Order: sequence, then C-alpha cells, then structure tokens
Amino acid sequence: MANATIKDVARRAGVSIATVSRVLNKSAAVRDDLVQRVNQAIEDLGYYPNSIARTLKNDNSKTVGFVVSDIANEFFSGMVRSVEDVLNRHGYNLFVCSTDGDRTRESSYLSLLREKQVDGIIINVSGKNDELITNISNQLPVALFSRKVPCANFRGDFVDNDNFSGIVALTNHLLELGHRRIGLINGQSYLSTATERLEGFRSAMRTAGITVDEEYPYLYNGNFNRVSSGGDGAKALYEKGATALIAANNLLALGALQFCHEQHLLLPEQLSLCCFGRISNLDLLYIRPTCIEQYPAAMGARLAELIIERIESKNTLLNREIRFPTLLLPGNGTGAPRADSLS
Amino acid sequence: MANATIKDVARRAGVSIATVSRVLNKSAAVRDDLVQRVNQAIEDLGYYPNSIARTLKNDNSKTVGFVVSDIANEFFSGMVRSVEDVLNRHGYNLFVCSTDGDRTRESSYLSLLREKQVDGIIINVSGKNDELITNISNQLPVALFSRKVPCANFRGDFVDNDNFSGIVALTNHLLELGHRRIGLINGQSYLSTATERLEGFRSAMRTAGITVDEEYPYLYNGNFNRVSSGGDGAKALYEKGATALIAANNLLALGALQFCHEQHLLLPEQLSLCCFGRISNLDLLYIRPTCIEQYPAAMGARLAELIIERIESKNTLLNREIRFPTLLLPGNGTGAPRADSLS
DNA sequence: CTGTTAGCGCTTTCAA
DNA sequence: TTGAAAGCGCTAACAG
Repeated sequence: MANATIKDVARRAGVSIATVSRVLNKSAAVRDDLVQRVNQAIEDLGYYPNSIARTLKNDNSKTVGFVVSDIANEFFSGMVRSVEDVLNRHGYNLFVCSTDGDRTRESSYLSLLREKQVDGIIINVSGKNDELITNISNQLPVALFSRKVPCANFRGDFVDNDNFSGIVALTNHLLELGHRRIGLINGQSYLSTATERLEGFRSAMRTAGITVDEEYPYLYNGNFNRVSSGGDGAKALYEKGATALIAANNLLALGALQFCHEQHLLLPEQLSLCCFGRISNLDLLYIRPTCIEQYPAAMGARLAELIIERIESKNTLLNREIRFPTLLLPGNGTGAPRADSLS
Repeated sequence: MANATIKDVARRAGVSIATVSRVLNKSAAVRDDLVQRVNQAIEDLGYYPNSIARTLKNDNSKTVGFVVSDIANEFFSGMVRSVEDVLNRHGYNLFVCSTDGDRTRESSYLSLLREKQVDGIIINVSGKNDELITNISNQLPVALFSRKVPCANFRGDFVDNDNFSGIVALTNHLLELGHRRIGLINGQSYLSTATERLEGFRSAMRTAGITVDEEYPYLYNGNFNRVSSGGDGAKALYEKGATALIAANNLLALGALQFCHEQHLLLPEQLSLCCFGRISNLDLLYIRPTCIEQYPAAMGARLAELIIERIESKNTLLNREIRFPTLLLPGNGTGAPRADSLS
C-alpha cells in the first residue's frame, strides 16, 4: 500500500533513477523510447513524486504561510481565496493560520511555519512580535498587510488601503452633513492601521476647526478583532452625546450596528453610522452604513504576486509598499444631525 | 544565513547528532550535562528543527488538507477556523484549497496534497472525482462533509447536517402557514446534499397530500456554488406562481433574497422565503428568512477530531457518519400566502 | 544520452 | 548512555 518511489519506477522501466528524474523534471534530454517506458511505468504504478524529498534536496517547499487573526473574518477569507488562486497557479500551496491576535499563538505558528520550511509568509501582524518578525523577514520572504512592523531593518513588502484618505473622506462626509460631535471607534493604538486612521480623522477635523487631542471626548479605543468592542464603543460614544460614529473596521462596524439595532436607535435620525471596511451582504442590511469599500480579492492577489516575486528574487528586492485607493460607498445610515443636538 | 542544522548543534555542543536528536525528541535518556550543552547550543544558534527532513524519515507530515469549493464562502470559512484550531492543538498545519467545484482543479489539488505527503484530507467533494477520491481514501485518511461519495468501497468519515429533517421542518413551516405552491431552489442533483434535501421536501409534501414528481412545477435545479443561481431560481419559480420558496443552501438563499430586494417584492406578503443554512449578519438583514441554522464551527471541530483519530489509527477505523441535528430559526420572511393566491 | 553516487537533515538501529 | 552509520526519496554533479 505504500506509495511507489522513483526507484520502483526505474526498476520497472529498466532505467536508472537519474533518468526517471530527468523525465519527471524535463531537466535533460532523454531518448524517446526511454521516455515512453518511464511514463508507462509511472502510470502502471500510479506513481507520484514525493515533494517532501524534493524539498529536502532543493531547499524550496512551494509552500507559503498565511497568518491572520481570524480566517473566519469575512475580510480575510475574501482575501485568502485570491491569495490561494494566484499561488496555486504558480504551484504553491497555502498554510492558513489564525492567531486570534495573540502573541503566543502568533509566534508558535511562525515557528511551525519555519520548521515546515515555507518559502514565504504573508501576515497581518498582531503587533506583539515585531522583533521576531523583523528577524524572520531577514531570512525569509515576508509580505505584510494592513499592519506595518515599525522596525527600521524590516525587510519585505507591505499592502494596505490608503487609510488616511479613506478616513478623511468619511469624516468630511459627516462634517458636510453638519456633524461636529463625531465619534471614532478605533482599534488597538499600537497598530499602524489604527494610528493612520486616527491621523486621517484628526486632520479632517482640524480642517473643520475641531481639535482632536487627549481631551477630545469622542474617541474610543477598542479591539479590531472583537465585534463586541464595536458595540461597547458605540454605546459609550452615543451616551456621551456623539451624533455620528465612524467605526474603524468591519468588525467594529458590525458591533456598532448590532448595538443600534438592539437599542432600536433610528439611523440616521438619532445617530449616523459609517465605517471603514467591507461588511458582507451589505446591500441586504436593514440599514447600510456609508462605508469605505475594500478590495480583499485584489489585495490578496497583489500580496501573492509580491511574495512570489520576493521568493524568486531570493529576498533581494527592496521593500515595496502598495496602497489601494479607497472609495466611499454611500449608504442610508448617515444623515444630518437632529436639530436639537447641534452644538 | 542558511539555517543551522542538527549537525551544527552537535558540533557546538561537542556531542553526536544522535544525542541532539534524542534531546530534541526526548526519545531516550541523555546525561544531564549533555542536555544542558545541547540546549545551550540550540539557543546560541537559533536552531529549529527541519520538519521536512523529519517527515521524510518518519513518514508523517503533521499536515492536513482542507478542500472546498470556495474558502471565501462564509460557511466554509467559519468551519476552517475551528478545523485549524483543533488541528493546531495537535501540532498539525492546514493546507486550504478552493476548487470552485471544478473537476480539474479538485483533482489537481488532490495530487498536490498527496505529493506534499499530507497525513489526511478533509473535503467537501465536487461530486466529479468520486472514483479518485475513493481510491485515495483507501490509502490516506479522508473525512468528507456535506457531500457523500457514492462508492461502496469508500473508506472514511462523513459529517453533515440532518438534511432530511431540516427540510421537512422548513416545508412543514410553510405548509402550516397555508402554502401549497412551495418552490424548492436546489443544487446539483448529483450531490448527496441535494438528493437528501429533495427527499425531505418530497416526503413532507406527500404527507400534506401533494405529489412532488417530474411534473411538479416548482422545482429548480441550480448550482450550490453560485449566488446568481439563487436569483435565477427565485425568478423562475416566482413567475410560475410559487407563493413560497425554500433555498437549499446559504448561497442560493442570498441570491433569492437579492432578487426579491431588487424587484421590491414585499416579503412575506408577496412571497415567503426560507432556507437551509447560515447567512452572515442574519439579524441585521432587512428581511430575515426563516432558516435552518448550521453550526460550521462545531462541524469543523468534529471533522478535525475525526481525521486525527483516523490518522492515528492508520486509517483502520470503520467508516463513521455524524449528523448534526437541525434547528429552525424563525425569521420574518415567511407568512401566510396572499388570499388571492390560494389554490 | 545514461548511470553511479553523494548528500539534503533527520531518526533509529546497532555496537560499544 | 553515547556514537557511527544506514537510509527516507529525490536531484545533480560527474564519469562514461
């Protein structure tokens, strides 16, 4: 029942294993009749090559790791599909790893992936293993997305949305509707996504004459990975008197929307809601928050291309940064603030 | 820059590679001071084992393949997360493969997985490679879900919902509301999921005195993998006069719901809609179809356990079949038929 | 054009 | 308790 090996094929075809290898890889010319005999033997035996042995010899596994907080998050699962498609077209397989944003899980997955000799790693970092990832990036091709590693000697590529201009667009949208007490439900402040989004918010507000600093009351620091955090943020900011909310990612938005739904808040009459990111089945929701559309499929495809190029270049490429332009998708969850709520 | 090997560790610790191996695997007693020296050397060199070499020697890769039509489908992505969690707890990694329900993609992925020496395969079969999968199942642990392989000598486990009683519940629900012209938007008839769901429908209807045979006009054979197919089915059956629709899976339901939304059909006044399966953000939808809840996380965890047991038993276990009980989740998309539509 | 052989990194038998 | 050495399946350098 054990699988046939190259030796079995060679014996059956009456040639040496080197010849079989040459036929398999077309790595050198082989006489026609021998090719026939080898192929016949392969078929007879149902032989397929052992790519583990090949990896050991060749030092490439044709395997890539995809590390995210939660593959069940619709944004990541939309992405992984196209990562996989592009990689597969190049003969690669994909290991999927969900870290839950946890430091230990992340580092243990990274160890496993290295032991398995992956050729490269695509990762949405937790922000808690920055030094480790920087080290790895100098030995192995790495492509980051959504979250940067703030280390000077990090080597690798980075893909994200244009966070700054996306949040500016959302903020301006709300400002134009007349809102002033605009709340931002943000994620962990040590993540580049969070800081960039906060910066965009602050900049747009400043232009409107509003200072967003430590004193600004309508900021909530939640957790990008927790829907419940979005609900908590919405509750806190709404109770403080915010007339409009921006959720900084899709999960936070979902939590905020659930809060509104459960509290029977009228959107946009009592509260305006918009968000950065993609919500599935958006057009079928009872209220569609205005949002910044994301393109997980396109981002995934780009990431896969970047990592393949980096693998093929043996990690010699200069760092690259790709920003996807953002698009404001109007919904029906935002409107003018109630007259009695104007400051 | 190349990674340290067991040889480097041995040299640095002044011991043989056998001793290093014994320390790494605790496979035999080693004198205390040598253990210290080896561990020190490992740390100094930043050594981590090459699991590829280990696989070649040991004949197990600690790797499992997960093969589905589309990992971006919310049902599968919810599942893969818990598959991964359980496997990871046992030291396994997971290869994710989306076949798009395509015969060639499926078989090519299966080849790749075998070449990579996966220890087992969890698969939602396309239905187009049944003999191949049956063959594989006799060499390698296989766990199927949602779709059976109709071959007597298939070896492996199977996990699914209780399709029959689920559809019966949906059908009875509609019958009790007074519907008679109930449409079923089903998937490919060569898939066990489709036949089982059709059987349930037929049985419930028969009990109500309605014969569902070739002549029955309110049957639509669509494609489980295509949202658009759900829209086409809804259109066709609605135009034929169906007063209520059952979509046989989540994607078909989504398509049907989108059709209703675009056509501004009033649910449930003009049409009742219910479905088998889970739709994400269900409670935030403008209309919530009554549906049969599924438990992808629980199913995934169970699948992972089954495949691990089967791997550890060296594929000697008898075939097992696990059915998850179904639960009817009431929504607001179903109601009594309009008076003028009663037959 | 073909075959022999070393060796990828590891585990494990066998001897000491 | 330790080390030497064979061998997992494959590729590629080398010799013919």
